[in-house]
Amino acid sequence: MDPEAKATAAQAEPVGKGAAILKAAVAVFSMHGYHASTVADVAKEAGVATGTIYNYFERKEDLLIELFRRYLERYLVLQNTGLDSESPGEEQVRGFVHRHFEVFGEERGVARVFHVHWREVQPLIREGILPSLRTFFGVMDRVVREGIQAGEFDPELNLRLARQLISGALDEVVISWALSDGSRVLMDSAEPLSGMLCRAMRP
Amino acid sequence: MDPEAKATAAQAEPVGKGAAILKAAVAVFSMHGYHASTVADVAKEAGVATGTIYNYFERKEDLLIELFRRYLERYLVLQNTGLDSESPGEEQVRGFVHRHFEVFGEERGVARVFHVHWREVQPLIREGILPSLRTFFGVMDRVVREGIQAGEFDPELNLRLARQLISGALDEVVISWALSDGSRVLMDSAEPLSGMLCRAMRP
Amino acid sequence: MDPEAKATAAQAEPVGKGAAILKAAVAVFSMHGYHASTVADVAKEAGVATGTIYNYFERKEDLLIELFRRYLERYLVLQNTGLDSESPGEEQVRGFVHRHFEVFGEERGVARVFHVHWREVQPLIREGILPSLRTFFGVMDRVVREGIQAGEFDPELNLRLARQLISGALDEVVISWALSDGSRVLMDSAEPLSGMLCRAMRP
Amino acid sequence: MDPEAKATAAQAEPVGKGAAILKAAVAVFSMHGYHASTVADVAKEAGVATGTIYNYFERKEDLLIELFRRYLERYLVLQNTGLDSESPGEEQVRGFVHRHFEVFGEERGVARVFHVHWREVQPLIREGILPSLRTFFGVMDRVVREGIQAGEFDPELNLRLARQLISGALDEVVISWALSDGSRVLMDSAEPLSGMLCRAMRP
DNA sequence: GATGAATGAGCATTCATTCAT
DNA sequence: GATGAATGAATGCTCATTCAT
Repeated sequence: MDPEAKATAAQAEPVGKGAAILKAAVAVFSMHGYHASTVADVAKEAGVATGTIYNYFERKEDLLIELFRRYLERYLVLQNTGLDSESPGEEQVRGFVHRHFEVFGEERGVARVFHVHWREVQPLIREGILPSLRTFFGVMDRVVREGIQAGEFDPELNLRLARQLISGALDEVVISWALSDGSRVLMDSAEPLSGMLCRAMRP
Repeated sequence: MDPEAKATAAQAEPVGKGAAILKAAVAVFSMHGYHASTVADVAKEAGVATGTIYNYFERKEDLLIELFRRYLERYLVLQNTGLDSESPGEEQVRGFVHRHFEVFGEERGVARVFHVHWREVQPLIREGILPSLRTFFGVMDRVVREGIQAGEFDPELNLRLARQLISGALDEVVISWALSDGSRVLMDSAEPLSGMLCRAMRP
Repeated sequence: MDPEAKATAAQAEPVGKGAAILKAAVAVFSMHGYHASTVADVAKEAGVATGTIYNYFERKEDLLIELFRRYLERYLVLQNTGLDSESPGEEQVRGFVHRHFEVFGEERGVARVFHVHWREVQPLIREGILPSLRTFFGVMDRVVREGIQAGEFDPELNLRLARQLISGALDEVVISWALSDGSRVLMDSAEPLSGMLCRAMRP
Repeated sequence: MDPEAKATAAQAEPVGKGAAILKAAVAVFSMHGYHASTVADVAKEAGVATGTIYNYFERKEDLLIELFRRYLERYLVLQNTGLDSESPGEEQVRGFVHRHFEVFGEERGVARVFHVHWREVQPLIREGILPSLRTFFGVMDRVVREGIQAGEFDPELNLRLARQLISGALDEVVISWALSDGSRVLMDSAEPLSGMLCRAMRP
């Protein structure tokens, strides 16, 4: 990461206390999981009093929901910006996978929380994260759709299924890495995985 | 259903009260998720007293763990038996995917519980289901390994990654179906998905 | 109290654990008031665990509501039975006041809780005790109404106002006694108060 | 309202911020009751910050206590001034009841707060409002006492009991009105109630 | 084995009060 | 004086687990 990027990152760093609390929530949830974590744990990790949490978030669930919202928002901007400058089809797939691993690879905590909890079924949580998930999966739809339109991928491809292939594979690779001891490097899988995905979708 | 099938079903049906409790656990967990379900809920669903649960399972966690163990055991027998009679490579892949969707497709409840909770991070649960998961993923390793050995799949294939591609894709397709309204038919995805997976792994 | 009364009292004593908890609630609420009392206080007084309270009452509020319901039910039976055997007008008034003081006079705790909390405005509580209160005030309506019909009380009397005179006076006398040190004897006020009430309502 | 009255009202209006806060407290407490109201609610209603409340009142309880003190002080002045110019006995009773209903009738909020909370048993509150209550009941004592001395009321009258008759009746009439939908006019009860009270105390 | 009442540790959440700005 | 974010003790309620019957 060059100095410029560093500066950018510094600027992008959480500024408010709300962001600091979310950061603490990531640390705590990634360690014990959402359900085994208490609000008091998050508060302690954040270095604030329990009650302070509730000045920033209405309910414990909102910690998780907001966490999804903010991180996926950044993810989306990054991905869409990248995709805009890439030609549809294989180039986009490789770029997409690369950025995916880049994003989640640099924050194992976030990766763990996200990949463990995006299947949460408790209504309040599910409904809260659903909008985030929809746009998240939407980017992958874009990759497949534009690849087909550009004639790079099989026009007979089932759009939904192809998207599920991509998201499922990425999901599995990331969570396997996130739950492992971390000795592996996530990015190492980018090239071979991209290759398989492209071959799977070629005409 | 003809009488014979009935008899077969009856034989396959859970026999003991422990099995009946697990069945109830599936029903309850699949509805509200493990964490939002109480032992009392399961007992009521099973038509027994709360205390009875503890004559068959030591802890609430064991309901989930045992449920994984028993269902995946049946799954493994089914898959391995099938794979034994299929030629490595594409035929095995198609058979494997078909059986996978067959098994999970006929019991949405089990599918929901399994696919939502196999990522559980609470130590007690995680350690409890890990053996089941390992053998579960092991079958997929077998499919890839034997396919490569038979020369049907790219010998350069990263074994782990190929397995993750398969399991991730299946995982995603099944959970998407299990969490949806259920109007889709899971099996419809078998053929096209098998095709993509095979293409991804071909030399 | 003669043996017979003792036996009756024994039979009337709370039998279930629910009744025992209510008894404890009376003791605690009468000491500190409902709002300053905790469910744990009641549990400790009742000699049970906190959770046990919730096997018998859904919410803390229900302790108060149920307490009103049960005691006023007994009160009503007593009053109505008495009134049935008395001639309308002054005799009923004297009997009514006498029984009122008798009931509340023998249980200062109940008197305190009732007279302090019947004005509670929290919606859940208010709505919960309202049915009890309505029938409670209904008995007084009966006394006035029948007295007027029998020609013993002024036919021009405003029914509501006359009832309010009675209930207000009794209310005040009882709470003043209940909140005092208890050296006074409630029943001593029965005769003079009845006299004033009757004079107030005479034609 | 003529200009003069306006001026008088203006003079009587709360001047400082402390008075404004009390006014807000009345609004809030009368709506949800003291216990269900938060200091933040009062602050919001008063249009000040939470902390500001504590520049004027030491504790939440003091809001209630001070509210009692100030309103009853005005009440006392009004009543005593009135009584001074009336002849003891029936005239004073009628004047007293009239002014009582006038005072509480023009501010339902105050009426609600006062009549719901004067029985508060929490030590801090109880002790805080007791002085106010004593002088409040003292005026009624005066009415009875002077009426007896003037020979208008039964010399055999139990002073305390007669006072309780009056205060209880007024209390009941006012709270019934204050907790009702407010379609009734409090003053309508003044004449008939005075009549009953006087008859009750006549020799 | 079956029952379900009893237990009490545990937790999310509230809110009176403080205090740095 | 005014502000309102921060505090953390307090509490209603839940629920896994036990155990006397």
